[in-house]
Amino acid sequence: MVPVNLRDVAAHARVSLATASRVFAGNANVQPAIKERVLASAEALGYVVNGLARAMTGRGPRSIAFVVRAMIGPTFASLAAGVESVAGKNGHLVLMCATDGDEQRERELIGVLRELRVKAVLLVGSTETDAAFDERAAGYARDLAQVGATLILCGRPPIMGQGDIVSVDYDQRSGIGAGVDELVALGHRRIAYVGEARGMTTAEQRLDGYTAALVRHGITPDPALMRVAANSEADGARAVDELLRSGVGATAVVAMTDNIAVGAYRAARGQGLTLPDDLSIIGFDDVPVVADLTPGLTTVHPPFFEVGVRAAEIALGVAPAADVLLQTRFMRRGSAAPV
Amino acid sequence: MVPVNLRDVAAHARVSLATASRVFAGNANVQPAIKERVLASAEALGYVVNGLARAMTGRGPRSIAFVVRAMIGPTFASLAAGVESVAGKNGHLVLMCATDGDEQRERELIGVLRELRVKAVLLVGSTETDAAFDERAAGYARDLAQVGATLILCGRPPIMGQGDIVSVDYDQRSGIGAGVDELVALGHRRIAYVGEARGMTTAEQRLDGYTAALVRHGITPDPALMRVAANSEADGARAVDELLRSGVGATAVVAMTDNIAVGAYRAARGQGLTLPDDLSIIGFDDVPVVADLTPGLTTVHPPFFEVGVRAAEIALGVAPAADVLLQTRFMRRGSAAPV
DNA sequence: CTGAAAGCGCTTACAG
DNA sequence: CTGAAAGCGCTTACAG
Repeated sequence: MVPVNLRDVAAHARVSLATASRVFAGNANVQPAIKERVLASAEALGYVVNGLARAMTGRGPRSIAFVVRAMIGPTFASLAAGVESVAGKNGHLVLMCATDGDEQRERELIGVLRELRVKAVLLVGSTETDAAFDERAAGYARDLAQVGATLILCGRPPIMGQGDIVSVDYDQRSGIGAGVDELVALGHRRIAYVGEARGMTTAEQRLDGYTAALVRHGITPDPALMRVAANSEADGARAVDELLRSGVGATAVVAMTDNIAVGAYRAARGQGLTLPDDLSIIGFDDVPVVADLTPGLTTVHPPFFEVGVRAAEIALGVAPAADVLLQTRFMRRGSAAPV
Repeated sequence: MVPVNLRDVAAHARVSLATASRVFAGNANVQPAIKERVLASAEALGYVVNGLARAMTGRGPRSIAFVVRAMIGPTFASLAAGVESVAGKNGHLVLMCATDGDEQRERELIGVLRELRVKAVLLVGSTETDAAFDERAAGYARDLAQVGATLILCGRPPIMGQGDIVSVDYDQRSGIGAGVDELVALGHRRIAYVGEARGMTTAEQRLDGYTAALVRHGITPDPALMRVAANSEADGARAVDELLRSGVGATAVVAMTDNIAVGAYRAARGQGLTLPDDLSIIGFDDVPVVADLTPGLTTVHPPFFEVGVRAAEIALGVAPAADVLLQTRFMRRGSAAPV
């Protein structure tokens, strides 16, 4: 591995550095014969353009960064695939970073991404709903703008009063609403909700979607029917177990996520209930395999891949930098039955 | 966004370019007072180190690339998370690329990654088993070596006769073997296998693991019990449906993947069978939710995250560049019963 | 500890 | 179409 540079190639081909550069930069103004000679020299010498140097001079595509809390869950893979598909098609690379929910790591990441002159950073997934986050994000956006990069929020709503930070989101509220509609249509009135406590955008949106839908149907939200559970089967099971034992008369549960819904199956069965007759359950996320539970889980399918696609298009300037709100798809299966 | 460079900062702080550079390069040899002055100037001017320029001079961490067929399935997310966790911890970034199984795209990708002077490219997942792939990989390894980069295979065995290309893999053969062992212990002899046809390493390894285990137990593999199915629920269901109707007397099926196993549940139920009494089913991959099927799927858990970790460690030179073969974990649940 | 200078590898006006 | 030269933004011996 002898490092060979353009100068070496030029010398070997007996042309100037400029001419050699032109053949690799794809500049048309080079005589075919000379071009061949340069290419041959490059081949002979084992020359590989230095993309870093090229990038430094402002040429070459800038990468786009995907920053997520954890590379896990339904959101991650599909959304990333969506981003990669358009980035790849346009000749850009995507950098994948995880913050583990660590604020300092997040800051550092934005810092190095900025130094690397990425074209955009996609901040993916649910975030804190507090003002502290909003300010942090505004700061990131400013810092990035300083080097000509954009901050794009994915899978969470726009930040109020920050019209310049674009958001590509899916309608979680109406997604949950569709689930409530279904249950109401089946005659349910005592519809419980089990999900994470407020504090993060996704938890907030889904919970709000639930209460809003209830109100829309003239049902007063009952705090006794709203249970907090972490996003896991185990905690979902725990919460639903308690809900069922509490005697509040829930005939259906809207789970914030499929994970929690699966926990609900387990808890209900643990108490000897028959599904869906004794309890209707609706999930959210439409992760693989839930269609094959017994009964198949009725849930909401979020357009994660599409969110990734749209965000990447905005990142690359292929699409206008305007907020996007995509629709979810209601997946009717067997877990919601007439009351 | 006025581009400001180190020279501007140096001028503003009234020090030489060299001194300014030293404070950002983390060089200790700068008087605290001067250092402060430079930092203050940088702040005032809104200076952001150009990581591209730094990278070009050979400083700065080189990224590591993750190249996969599709950003999907059980392998992808966990493995990527493993890679990212060690890369992040060591200050390296990870580039995420998908080939979509397109050979030309794969080549191009290796090409740009090479130009970008990545430290290593992790070729992730099952690959063709033919000589053409082996040669292609050898070519990639050579091309990458030319710029000081390494090719690392992840989730597939080492290439015969290419001792210099490291592989980080998990033992798929013994993983499937554990499933067969379990079934034999439960009294099964007519054990079917449903999975992809030969041609890709994973299909090959799992199928071989099945026949090897059978032989080990003194059971002669019966071609009538070996069915081809694509890696999907739908095709798994189709294949198992045919298997069952064929009257070959299978009492158990070892599925190449959980996807196929889930299809097997569907097919068996479609024929009125009771699980697991009428048919034992064992999967592979241990994807989410399968534990909550009825009955819970007995399957094999591959250490994808760990594969990612080990590969990244080798990529970064934290671990020696030697082949790694990780063990799987057998997950005994309810889908395999005595015959 | 600090600076002047050369260098990293490429690109791009500017003149022919 | 081709070349000499300046430049991109940083780093690092080499002398103080």
